[in-house]
Amino acid sequence: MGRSPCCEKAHTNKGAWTKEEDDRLTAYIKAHGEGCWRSLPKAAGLLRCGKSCRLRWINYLRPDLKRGNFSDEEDELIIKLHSLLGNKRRWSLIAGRLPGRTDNEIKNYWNTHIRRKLTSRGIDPVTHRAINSDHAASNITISFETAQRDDKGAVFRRGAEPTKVAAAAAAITHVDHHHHHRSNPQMDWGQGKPLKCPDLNLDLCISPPSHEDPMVDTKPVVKREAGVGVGVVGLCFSCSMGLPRSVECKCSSFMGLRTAMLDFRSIEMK
DNA sequence: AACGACCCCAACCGCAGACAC
DNA sequence: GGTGTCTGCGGTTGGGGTCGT
Repeated sequence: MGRSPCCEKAHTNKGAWTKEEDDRLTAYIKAHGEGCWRSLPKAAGLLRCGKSCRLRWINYLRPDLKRGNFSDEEDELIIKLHSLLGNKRRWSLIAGRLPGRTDNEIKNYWNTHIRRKLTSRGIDPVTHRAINSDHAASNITISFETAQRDDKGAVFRRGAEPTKVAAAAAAITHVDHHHHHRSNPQMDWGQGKPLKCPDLNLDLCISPPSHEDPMVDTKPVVKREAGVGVGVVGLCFSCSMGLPRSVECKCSSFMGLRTAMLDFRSIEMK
């Protein structure tokens, strides 16, 4: 399409940022907001391209960033989300679910830690299926059926009693309490921006098993209505990763297939 | 101490979608 | 609808740090 370069490369610095550059960028954004990245470097007196400034701010200088090691819960959440999301906006969507973490950080963490961790567990990090195991491939079943939201934003399944499902939905809050936009299905998690992904609108929830609840069946329903779908997939973590069933595993079975406990709702696809 | 191998992560690059005109 | 520009994303790279020999 013949795009012009994003900046005048001949007069820009590259490589590691200096403390002075960081200070200039931080001071400028604190005073003027993020605004137009293209014009920001010049306005801030930086010999950097706009993209570089944006990246430095988002991945390193932003005040709300959480530094330090990932917790086990964050690990597992990343793995689960990674297994559910396609390539498109994968890292940014995961980052939206992990307040204080950036897509770049999660991507790096995936490539350096989790990939190896899964491989050592005998799990293919790309397909999330057990390596050299023919049974695991059929274990993860993702199903779709329609969803509804009440006026407070709570998700419930069509045909299920809202209060019952609300109880099940309450279980997702170990993830949800971190972010602030549950009530608006159009908001991008954790970033307060409209979610514009054209072919996938995820409001994704993780829940512990709700086997006690007869209203929340975990049978693999292969039904999808136009526009909106809810996947209620009920695998425990071990099962969802294709690992052998543990003693504690209470995943239900249907026609020999285990169903997943990952409970993702309001997935819209084109 | 010196060297190479490996690891980690900040930063870059190119692409695609969104948007303005 | 077409075109150009900007932004945001995923994939990749490269340099510094760490570890093992």
